[in-house]
Amino acid sequence: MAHTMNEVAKLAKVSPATVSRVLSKSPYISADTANRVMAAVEKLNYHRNVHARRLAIGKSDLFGLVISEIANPFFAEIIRGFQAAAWDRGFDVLLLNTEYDDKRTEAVVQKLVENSVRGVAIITSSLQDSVISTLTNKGIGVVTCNPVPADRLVSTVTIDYKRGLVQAIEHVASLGHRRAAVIAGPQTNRTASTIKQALVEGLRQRGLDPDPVTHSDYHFDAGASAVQAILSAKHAPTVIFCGSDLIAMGAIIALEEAGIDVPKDVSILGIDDIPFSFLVRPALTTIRVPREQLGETAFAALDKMLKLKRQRGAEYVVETELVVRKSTSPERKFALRQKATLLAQHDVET
Amino acid sequence: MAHTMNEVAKLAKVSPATVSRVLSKSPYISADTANRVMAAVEKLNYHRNVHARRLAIGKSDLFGLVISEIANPFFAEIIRGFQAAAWDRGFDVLLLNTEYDDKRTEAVVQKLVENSVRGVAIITSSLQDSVISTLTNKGIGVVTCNPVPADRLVSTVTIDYKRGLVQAIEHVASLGHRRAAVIAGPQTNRTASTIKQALVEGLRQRGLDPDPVTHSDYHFDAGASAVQAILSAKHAPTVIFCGSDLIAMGAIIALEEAGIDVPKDVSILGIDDIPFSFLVRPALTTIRVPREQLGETAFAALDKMLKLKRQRGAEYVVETELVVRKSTSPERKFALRQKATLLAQHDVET
DNA sequence: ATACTTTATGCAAGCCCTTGCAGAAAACCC
DNA sequence: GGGTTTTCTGCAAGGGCTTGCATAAAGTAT
Repeated sequence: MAHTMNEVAKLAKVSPATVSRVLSKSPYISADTANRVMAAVEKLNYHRNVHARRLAIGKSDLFGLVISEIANPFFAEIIRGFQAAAWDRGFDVLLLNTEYDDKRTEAVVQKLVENSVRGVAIITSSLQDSVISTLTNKGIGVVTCNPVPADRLVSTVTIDYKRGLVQAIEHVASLGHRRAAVIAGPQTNRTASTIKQALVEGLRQRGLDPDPVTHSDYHFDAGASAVQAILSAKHAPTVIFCGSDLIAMGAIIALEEAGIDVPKDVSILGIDDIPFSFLVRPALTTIRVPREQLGETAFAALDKMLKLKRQRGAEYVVETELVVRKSTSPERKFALRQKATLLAQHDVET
Repeated sequence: MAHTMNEVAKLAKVSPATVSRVLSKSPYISADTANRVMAAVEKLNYHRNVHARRLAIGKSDLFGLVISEIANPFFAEIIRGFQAAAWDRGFDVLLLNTEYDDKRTEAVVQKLVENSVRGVAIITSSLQDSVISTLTNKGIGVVTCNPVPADRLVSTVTIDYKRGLVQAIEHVASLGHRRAAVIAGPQTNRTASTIKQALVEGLRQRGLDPDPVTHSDYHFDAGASAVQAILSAKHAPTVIFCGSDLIAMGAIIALEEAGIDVPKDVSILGIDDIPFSFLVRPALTTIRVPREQLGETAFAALDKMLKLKRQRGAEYVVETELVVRKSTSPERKFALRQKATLLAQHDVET
């Protein structure tokens, strides 16, 4: 099989202990021995056996990254940021996804513990808070997006939607819009309701009382059906804030199918800035969530926390910002419904 | 720390060896002891230390999955399929991405070896074939998408584009199209040129001589710029085959910006069926590549191969199929350029 | 020159589990 | 009942690395 430390030791005429020390850059090794050892390592193309190493150390150089679904494009860049950061510091990443399944979630935690990962980033709100203590009890650092207080071995990285939201509201207001509607994410989702609340409040403060405020799940069709509700509202809105880009896309399509032009008749805003948001037509005006940065920050948070003597966690925040594209435009004087009617007539004539 | 096998052994009044056997379901253990052991395990909430286990066994229960970029939605579902399959059989996945970087690629191989993964799926054509032997020499199974012959420890899972391509050509022909163009993927990419070749040939056989045949990279803007070339061709095509959905989306947008309607004036077809292909308007007619299945198959191939005494690899194929949506429609009588001209006039009038 | 640090290396005891070998007990055969 | 085979369990030797302790050599202060 592969070479062992003993072989290297023999070749370099030192004890295995010394080889270990050289490789771990421990202090008190003479330049001479270090060179001999490195030469031997070089020559044999030796690499330490990670398993033995982990066993001896009692830790692995693995970090866990827990997400709910890989296929969701929202997570892809988070993974990338996290992984890149981990690699840079010589760590590997064990990617685990819960797929919203409880059994699986349990297994995930199990895996994390078994592999004695040093730290875990939990980027899904579908995990119980209890999981956190299960992990910290084993000395595993945790960073989560959930709004829990920082603690020993617990840090948080939260997304500050406020800033982007404020920008978005300003933007809309400056375009002259007076009637807004909201299609928020699922009511059961923490993040979604936080956003909804901030949004509704912000709009109100700016004198734009949102109505109606509906919900939908995070998927595409849901956005479409929510539009129905809006279309049949008494005061047709001239701008619709959507809880995610996916919802926004669904909404745009539903509106167009109803013969309503975006953004001429109604403006639409999304949240996330997923890679496809500039690919749909009209390109989506949306609030960018810096996902890659979120991943990086999550790792950095873990890394830093674990280096601290007291391993006290901290709270990090990543900022959002408005990205203006083509799905928003100045308010139209025609009310939505009138326009719809006109359009219908026009179609008949054509 | 966590409990050890010894503690379990003591509690169950057996030797650690027996505990190990029970846990590994080796034969020849009496039901009675097995029960006692399991009870003890249960009681202590004991779990074997993977590191020790791996050291003793000399293998890990890890499989590697090497891709080029995580952020590419094309890979997301492959990962998912692979991971799900691995989990089902009790294995973990080490996800590694090369990001097309040579240094990193080297490091990736290193990691794979160090972690003594049992097998690796290499889902990127940017890896040298030499990597394969490096891995197999260490007894690591490899499954790749590259068209290499199956061998000891080497299996392949290739995508059969032919079938989908034939269906697509049939579809287009039956819609009455007579002039086709092709925007293939990057010339340097193996897969892309295979597809291009099959496509061009297939079209010719069906009497549809494609012209022009251009290239572009896999990204969105490239699709757009390739459209320019096509618009200025002498015989304007009535249908454009694109080497990927992303290219197709770029093309659609570029065409629309040029005032050309898809699919009324020109039909467009993509390849991949990425999750967003039904989200753009018009929803994309495309050739579906069963990515999740690809991931699953890749794992299954590895698993099976490694169980064989001779560990001889096999060659697997996943099929593609046409998905008809809205970006294709019957040929229009107007030639593309005439239409463009007409449109321009019309715009002026409006 | 003596006593005390500081630097540099080796010894050997783990880390926790697996598994070949061997012995004991039980089951079977004639 | 003696001899075989089959079933069950334990002993102990690894697997490759880390690290506390001990020792030796070199340097520094007195």
